[in-house]
Amino acid sequence: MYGIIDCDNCYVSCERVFRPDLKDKPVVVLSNNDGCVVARSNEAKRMGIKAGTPYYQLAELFPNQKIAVFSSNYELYGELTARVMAIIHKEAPAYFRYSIDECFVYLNGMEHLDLKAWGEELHKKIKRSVGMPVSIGLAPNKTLAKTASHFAKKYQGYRHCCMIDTDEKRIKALKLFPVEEVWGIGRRYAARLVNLGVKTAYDFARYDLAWVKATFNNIVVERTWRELNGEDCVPNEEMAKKKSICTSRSFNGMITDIDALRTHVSHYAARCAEKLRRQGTVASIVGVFLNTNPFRDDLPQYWNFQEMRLITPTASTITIVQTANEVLQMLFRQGYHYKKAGVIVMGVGPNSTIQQDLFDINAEQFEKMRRLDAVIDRINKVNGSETIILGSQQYTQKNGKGKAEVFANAIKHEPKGQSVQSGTCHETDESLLRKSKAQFKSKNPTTRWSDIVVLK
DNA sequence: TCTGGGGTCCTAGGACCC
DNA sequence: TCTGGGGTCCTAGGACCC
Repeated sequence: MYGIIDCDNCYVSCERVFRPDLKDKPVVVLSNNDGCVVARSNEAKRMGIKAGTPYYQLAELFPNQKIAVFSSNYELYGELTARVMAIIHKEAPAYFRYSIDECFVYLNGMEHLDLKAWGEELHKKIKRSVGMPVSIGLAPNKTLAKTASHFAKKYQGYRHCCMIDTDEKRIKALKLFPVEEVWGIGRRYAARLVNLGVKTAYDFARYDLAWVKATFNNIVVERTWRELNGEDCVPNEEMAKKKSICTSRSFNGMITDIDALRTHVSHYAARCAEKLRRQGTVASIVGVFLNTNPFRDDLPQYWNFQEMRLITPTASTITIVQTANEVLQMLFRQGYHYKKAGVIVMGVGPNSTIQQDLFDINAEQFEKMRRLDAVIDRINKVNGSETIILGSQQYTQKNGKGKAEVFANAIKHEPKGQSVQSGTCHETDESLLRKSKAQFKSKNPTTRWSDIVVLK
């Protein structure tokens, strides 16, 4: 048997842990830069707020409605979900964290327990210790476990845990389950299935395998079909190291100037290097992409991606930042208003077996770089991220004025968001300083002494 | 003014090897 | 008339997940 444990409306539930007054009220959490809605409470879903709704449309679409709005606070969500995972790990040692808010558990060897009761108890334990509501699905394979968790969320009667352990329950569940909700069936496949008259998961499962093969010619769809019919065939992924790592952001405002872009790209590259080191890996390819705002029909559009191979794979911040900036230089075209950039590192492998290049003139630097990164990581861990950064991650004016000067200038500029006038674009000081918009961000009572909740 | 940020797997086709 | 039979690696594109 498998279990899937899934935090209910994860980000909203995290916010509610320290805002119990928002229980039963509509709550949403926004993406980076307060762009669009990424998490909704059940009340917000019932109101008809769709995932992905741009924040600026919220007031127009839902006038005169009280909705609690939060900017995303990943520090808080990371910490609270880590606590949830720690409890799960204690109760079910064989587990696989599938995403920030959900976790598969392998229940082999636990068949002697009443698993339904075990799940209900686990829910209570997590709710009591962390304040996070979770739903639990139990079934003989992962697709059916996901199906079960859907019912655990939907029906109070299941007490947050639903188990599909007989054929009778399986068929009953599949008949009630729309095919587009099935794990592994996305928008495209769902549209094709609905066109063929397949409405529920049961309709799909009832076709024979030959039909599935002929219609989709796709191993993934075939596996989903098999699992709906009770087989266990979606491979168990172990806690694998990531094979590619990407850091990207939309800017707060638009950027025309390569120097301003460089601060952002340098920062994303530095984050990628950190992520590589954290999982004990190095990368051999550094890629950068750049694009304008696709929603601005009135402005010329540009999108591009390029990559560069490193002679020797590395996780060194300095090397990866330098490489990313070389790629940026190749990508950059004058005259566009850029909205987003990102850095991707690929060709990721273990840092224990790095193939060095005989002719790499930087070879003797490697050990120095490695030690430097280790020191910086340690300082940033103890004193907070970005305590130490590279100079290129910080905007500096070319005329030699120091960083204090730029900050002083930044404060003098008013109003904050300059608008685009007649084809020119003025970068806001926020974008120069890599400030993202986060108007509604909550505090971090679990990770910062200054934010600890004091009861009066 | 304002529209997210990450990942994975599979397949087909081309280039190359012997 | 007739032109082999294996392989691997890489890339782009399309699908999916959260």
